[in-house]
Amino acid sequence: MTAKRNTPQKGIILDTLCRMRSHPTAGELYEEIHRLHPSISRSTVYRVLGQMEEDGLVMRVCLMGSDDRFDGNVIRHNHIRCCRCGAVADIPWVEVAHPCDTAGYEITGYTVEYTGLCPACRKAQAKQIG
Amino acid sequence: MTAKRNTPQKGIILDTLCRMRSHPTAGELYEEIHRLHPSISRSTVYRVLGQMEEDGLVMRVCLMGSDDRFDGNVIRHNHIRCCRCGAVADIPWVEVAHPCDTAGYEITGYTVEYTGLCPACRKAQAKQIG
DNA sequence: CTGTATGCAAAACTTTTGCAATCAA
DNA sequence: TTGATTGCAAAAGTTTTGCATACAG
Repeated sequence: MTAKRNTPQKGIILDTLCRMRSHPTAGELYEEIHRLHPSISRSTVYRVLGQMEEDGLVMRVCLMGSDDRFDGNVIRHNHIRCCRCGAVADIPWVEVAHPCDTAGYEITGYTVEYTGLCPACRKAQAKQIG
Repeated sequence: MTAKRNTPQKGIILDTLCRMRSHPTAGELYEEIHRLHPSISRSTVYRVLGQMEEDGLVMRVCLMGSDDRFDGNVIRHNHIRCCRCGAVADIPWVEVAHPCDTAGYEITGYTVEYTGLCPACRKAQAKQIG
């Protein structure tokens, strides 16, 4: 049965993640939490994130070229990652057709990972060129 | 200018990766290479993979719940990952519409990550149920 | 010859685990 | 009370780095 318990740590971890819009890695989230709550340990952050992922409270996001990131927004959506600075933003869900050849797999889901230039980097690039 | 040099190690690493269709992690690729060429070091495998990724000779594939994987197939394509056994297969590219709201980003590309059941796991599951 | 590339060993990280103490229910 | 949860420290695993040597061009 293993009833789950509510602890202050869990509340702080989820709150902090939801407040951060940057899709932090576990380590980044720990750093942020540690600033305000130095007593919360790294292992608790990792353990609680794993639990919350299982429970569907948070989403693990794996984008190229970085450790796993976490997202407190579990409503179906996609991500776009700035190829210049690495920032990650949420963008709306888009319906995608299934490919004709699925290599024998039965498709159950998908996500789209967009890459692009974030607003800041667009400006920076425009300035550099122009 | 830093001219790049051709070495036997580079040849072996690329050959082995292309021959493996399993989208191995750097560690898995090293194990396979090490079996036939025990003298090639782990650091060379990591270094060469990084270089080849920069040169566009191989692709780094990041799918949820595993270390980065490498793919010797650099022709534009998508991946599907079995949610039961973790196997990864190539599937054809699919055109995707851009979302209306791009969070201010300028979209330059995208990939679709499908999840599903591989042929073997479909059979296994059918047997389990039926 | 020159300086890139390699192998080795150590370092740097990230994530996981064992365990005694703590505390939510 | 009692067993899930925590913090600590150590372990495990992956990737990077410093450096002397080897070798491609």
